Amino acid sequence: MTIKSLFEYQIQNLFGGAYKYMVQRKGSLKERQRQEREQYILQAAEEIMLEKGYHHTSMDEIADRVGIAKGTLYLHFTRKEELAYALVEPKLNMFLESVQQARAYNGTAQEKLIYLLEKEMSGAFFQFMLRSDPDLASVFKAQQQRIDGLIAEIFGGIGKILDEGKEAGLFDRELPNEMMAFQFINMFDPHLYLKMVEQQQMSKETFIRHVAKVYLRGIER
Amino acid sequence: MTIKSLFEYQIQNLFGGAYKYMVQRKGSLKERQRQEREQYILQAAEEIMLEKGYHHTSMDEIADRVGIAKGTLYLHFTRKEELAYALVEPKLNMFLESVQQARAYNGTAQEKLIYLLEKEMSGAFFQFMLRSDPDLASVFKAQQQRIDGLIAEIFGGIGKILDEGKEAGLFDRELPNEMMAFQFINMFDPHLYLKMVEQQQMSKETFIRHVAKVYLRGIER
Amino acid sequence: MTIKSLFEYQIQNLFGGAYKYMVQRKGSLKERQRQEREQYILQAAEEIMLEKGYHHTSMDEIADRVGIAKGTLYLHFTRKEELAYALVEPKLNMFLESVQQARAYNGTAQEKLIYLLEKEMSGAFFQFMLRSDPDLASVFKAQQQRIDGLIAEIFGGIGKILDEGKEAGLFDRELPNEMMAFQFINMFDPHLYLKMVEQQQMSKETFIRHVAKVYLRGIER
Amino acid sequence: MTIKSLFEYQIQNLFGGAYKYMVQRKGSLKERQRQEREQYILQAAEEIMLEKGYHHTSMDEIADRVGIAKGTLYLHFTRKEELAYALVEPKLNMFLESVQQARAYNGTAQEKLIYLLEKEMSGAFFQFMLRSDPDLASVFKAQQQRIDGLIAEIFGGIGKILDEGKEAGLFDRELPNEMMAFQFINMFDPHLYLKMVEQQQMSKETFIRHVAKVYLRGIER
DNA sequence: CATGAATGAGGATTCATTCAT
DNA sequence: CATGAATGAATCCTCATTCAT
Repeated sequence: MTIKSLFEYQIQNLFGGAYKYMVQRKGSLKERQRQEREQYILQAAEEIMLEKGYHHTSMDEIADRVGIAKGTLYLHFTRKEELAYALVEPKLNMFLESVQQARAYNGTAQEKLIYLLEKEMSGAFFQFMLRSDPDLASVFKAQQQRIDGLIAEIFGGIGKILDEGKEAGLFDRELPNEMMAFQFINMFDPHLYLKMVEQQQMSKETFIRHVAKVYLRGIER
Repeated sequence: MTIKSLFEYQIQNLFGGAYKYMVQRKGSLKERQRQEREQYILQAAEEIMLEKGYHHTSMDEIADRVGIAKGTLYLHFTRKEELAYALVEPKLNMFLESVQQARAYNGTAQEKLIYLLEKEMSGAFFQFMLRSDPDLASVFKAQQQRIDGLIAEIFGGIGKILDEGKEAGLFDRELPNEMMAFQFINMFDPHLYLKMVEQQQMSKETFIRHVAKVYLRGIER
Repeated sequence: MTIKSLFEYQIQNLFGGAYKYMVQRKGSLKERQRQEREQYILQAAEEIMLEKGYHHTSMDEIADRVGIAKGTLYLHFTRKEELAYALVEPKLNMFLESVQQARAYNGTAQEKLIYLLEKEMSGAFFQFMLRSDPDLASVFKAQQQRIDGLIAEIFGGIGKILDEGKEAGLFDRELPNEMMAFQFINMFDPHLYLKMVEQQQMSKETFIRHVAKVYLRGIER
Repeated sequence: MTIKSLFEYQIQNLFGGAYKYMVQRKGSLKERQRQEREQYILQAAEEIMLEKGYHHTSMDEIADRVGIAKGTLYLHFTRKEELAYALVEPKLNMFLESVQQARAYNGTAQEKLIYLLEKEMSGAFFQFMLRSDPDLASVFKAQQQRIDGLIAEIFGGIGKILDEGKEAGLFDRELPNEMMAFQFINMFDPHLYLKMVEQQQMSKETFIRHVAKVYLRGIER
């Protein structure tokens, strides 16, 4: 086995709920209802897959939960695999967008990373990254390349910020960007978040502050 | 939906090959052969599941690889799920053992953590954690509790070391143990390891040194 | 099991394109357009079924090719099966017509058969019989009787010509009409035609001459 | 669409019951029972496919008729398509064998053809060719080549006999072998046989005599 | 009438598990 | 005990047909 993606673990965690941002192709009622139903399908699929895992989630059950016929699912997603992909992809895109905003943020490299942490830890990406289905990672075939591309872009963006910090003498030059970026991403660990914020009643702000502190201290020159 | 385990990610990574340490219940030839066969089964299952994922690994293929009849598998493991569990559990136990050795190690809290990093990054736990099957995590049901118990013990052990460090004024008292332990465990990220050591030709020692530096700096007072 | 039709093979081969001969029931524009659309549907259905076979031809694809909605198909044909029947029936009718013309042809029984061979081997019937969908034969249920009726008429007509020839002392009296008629029909074997004329570059005229020679010699007194 | 095989029509007709000739790999009871069951499966498949056509025959129904579980079918035939192929192939092989015996038969070319007619019209090939499923022809993919190969051999064998007859001055030299062979094969038309022998109470011998007469007269010099 | 979205029955195939030998 | 043949539940996907708009 080869690790399909440097970032496999996170990929698994990325699906979830920011469907509202999808563009409607037509303003017609029909089209709006179609879009709405697609959201319900995605929600149902997400819920069930998170509970049971991809392989134990049947198209039947998804359709049942949404209250539509099985065949209707296939009007929206040609394959079960496509449905799963539609769950994952927008989350990655949103994260990439945040990375780009962080790069454009007016401040030091450290501030940029904190900005990114804050933005994504509060955003849809992270909220839904919280509950992931590890099963999913073994599913994508045709889409793996597209996913890998997105991940590479995300890593690249973070790398640029790290370079900036190294040039400014803020970050330890000995550490390879790749490792630093990887560990940064690991800060978004949803299980840790769950444990601390939801179960231990730590505030989200405190959580982010702690995470930022550990990470930034860890990499500083 | 409930998160099956705080530690889901690691669970996935824990299975792998140190079956030889299992205790033989009887010295009889029959029993010894039985034990031996069980190891072969576990090895075969591990190999195939790592290559194809849990759900795409069939009992047929495992039996074939071992060279026994499919029915014989069921003399060892009542269910496919049990077989998977038998893959994961010893790895967790070994890790727990290492944690206990680290605690007993003669040195500062920091040295203990470095000891643990070095031990496990070179040990069977980590070696096999490297190539994990994300599929697995969605499988356990009956066994989840037992796994959670082991994980709690591991966390507890690391927490004791962290407490020691805090009392000695080495570690940041503001950070909760749980978070610190979690992030320590995240240092074992197999994807990062693969990326850096296997693909980028970084030596294992350098990798561990970097990881330790970032982590220990991050949590120091 | 019952053989659906004595003449199953030929049935399969009979559909094809002479829809233009269908009578329009009304002269109204609407009705004319309706008729026209029906022809397009039949053409499209024929094309696709010949390419893919009945069972692999979907109503969707037919509608798409015509450029109408799937539902509209059902305004013309209540079932897929009916559509297929509408493909086959006119070919049989045309053949029957040719048989009747052959009977009325001014000449010996032999000349009548040659007339029929020439007419149909050049006609729409045969042209489209050339490329048939064997799938079709397993489809008809309700319509089987109607088809059987047409076939019986065709056989009857050929039988009359054969009787004529026997009475004139031209044909072997020992051979039953049914067998002779059957073998005559077999002369229209589209696979043989394809093989000889299209693949081996034999001229259509030579082909007909050979076929007529073998058949007429075979049955002569 | 291109005609997949010169001989497509006949292919469809060739499946049926001479399974008893299959070689048993082991003499064990188990293996014998396995073979026996395979025959039952083939019989059931044949019966149902002849009644309903390939596409309307479900694996469920075949299993039901045999009285085994659906999964058991797949121990014998990996795909529905394979099952169909297993129905067709032995018939072609037997026919080919008969052709070779006819070539070796001690007599004139005409007598050889008569020998072949008699042998096959009484043999399993023809008996089961009687009831064919035209649906089948649209099914084979992987196997089409093998089938085409067999057919080419059959045609080649018949062609040799025809050459012999031409050289001996018995057959019309103007007629191409291919056409003659094709028309000879058409003499085996199962629908004609059914009509004459089963429905019209003609004896098999008379039927063969008539067929031979028409064909041999037709092609004679 | 025309549309095409929605339906859901139907069917092939897989594979964990059982059990007679 | 060991076997591996037999099972049948489970599941994805297709597509003819219906019907609200």
